[in-house]
Amino acid sequence: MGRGKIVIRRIDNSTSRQVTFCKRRSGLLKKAKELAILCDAEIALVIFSSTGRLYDFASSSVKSIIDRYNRTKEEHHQVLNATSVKVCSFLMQHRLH
Amino acid sequence: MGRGKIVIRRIDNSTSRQVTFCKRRSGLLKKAKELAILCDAEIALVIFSSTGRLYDFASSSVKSIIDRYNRTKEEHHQVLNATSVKVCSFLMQHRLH
DNA sequence: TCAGCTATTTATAATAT
DNA sequence: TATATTATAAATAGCTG
Repeated sequence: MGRGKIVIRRIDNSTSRQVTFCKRRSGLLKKAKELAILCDAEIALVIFSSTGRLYDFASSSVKSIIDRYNRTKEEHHQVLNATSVKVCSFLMQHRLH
Repeated sequence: MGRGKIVIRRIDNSTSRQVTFCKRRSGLLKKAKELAILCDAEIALVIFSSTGRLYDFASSSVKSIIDRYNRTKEEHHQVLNATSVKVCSFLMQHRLH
């Protein structure tokens, strides 16, 4: 979306990298907000610039979304583990008989 | 960006909310990736759909970015606290004299 | 550097299949 | 209900003062 097409690779020139960062960061934050509102989604977005500055957005709070993220990931692990156990016992039974 | 202009408010119709969620989610994830690459930024994006499904992107890993986020926030608190202490002592001195 | 401008590209809302 | 199309809105790359 601009005067020219660009390829997605690190921008070498540090000035234009900074300008692009500023423009696209605000675009990304805006779109995150819009998605959260339009679709009733819970969204957390954390951005560190290459100079270490922090920018963030969260539809509720970053902390609560991170907590939910961790809980969800744990559940996934449990599901995966439960499946693994089943697969393992299946394999073992068929080896042993 | 579409056949018509829309206002940013929760989409009532659940079917079109789902369709919009799907389209905009993929757009948001794409733009997060682009920003990370173009500008050498560290980005974490966590999205929970209204039905509780999790989608995420992280330029490195969500966990490491969350850790960095927490560390950065702690530093901010320390800075704020240090400032508060100074302001308080200034105010107290000027009250006491 | 640094904030506008606009020609283009890109994203997507509505529609069609 | 899911996928593809297309007209249009929105984002933004490079420019300009």
